[in-house]
Amino acid sequence: METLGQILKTKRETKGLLLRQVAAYLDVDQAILSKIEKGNRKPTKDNIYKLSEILEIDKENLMIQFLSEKIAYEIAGEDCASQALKVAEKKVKFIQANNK
Amino acid sequence: METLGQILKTKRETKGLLLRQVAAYLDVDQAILSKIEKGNRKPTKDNIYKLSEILEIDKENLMIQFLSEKIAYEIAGEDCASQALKVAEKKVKFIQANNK
DNA sequence: GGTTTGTTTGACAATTTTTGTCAAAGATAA
DNA sequence: TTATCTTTGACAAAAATTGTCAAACAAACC
Repeated sequence: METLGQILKTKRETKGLLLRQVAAYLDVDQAILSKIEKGNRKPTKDNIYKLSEILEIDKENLMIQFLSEKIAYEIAGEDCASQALKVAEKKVKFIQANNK
Repeated sequence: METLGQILKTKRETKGLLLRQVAAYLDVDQAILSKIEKGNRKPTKDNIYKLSEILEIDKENLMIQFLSEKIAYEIAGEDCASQALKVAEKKVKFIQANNK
């Protein structure tokens, strides 16, 4: 299964961009972007937006990758991780239904 | 939909326990427990374990409530929240399958 | 070989977030 | 009122996140 970092790195190399070029666009040190691609740092939401722009990746898809990886990382160690996610879906739907 | 805090408060009152009694068992200030019950503070994992003991609530169920609420709170504002949760489920299963 | 360019890593500082403490205010029952 | 319990807000301590920098590493080239 492809990680967010792998997606970003592959896309960057396909477009022939250097770390420092993309990092400058994100307004972060290239060390941070390298770590994001290697999975050693979590990107911020702003990073994701700008990455979707410069790498021309669909913004919503990238956001889904970002959020799902963050969540999976948080709870992967729990025995009840899958059940918690199912309940979380119900709660999210409940919250969204009450916000209309 | 019942919140974690509501579950805890109802159960504590049913058992006739005071905030300071439960808080002492958790080894936290009663102010913190009050805020947890009101939903103004997130409990720690240790809090959850001890709460399940002293309030005699099934530990796994309480952990599911805790995790799902934490996740739902984190991403409820996102348009793609539900989709992210579905992808997160796949990732969790993938991670768990590769840890055997 | 050495030089250049790009990437990765680790130590550290700055910042933000989380967690705990305390005292005072509010609520309720006697 | 008085006593007890709960809630709140200001603040401090601790932990996690985020950024900066320099050096190490890797690959391509002379």
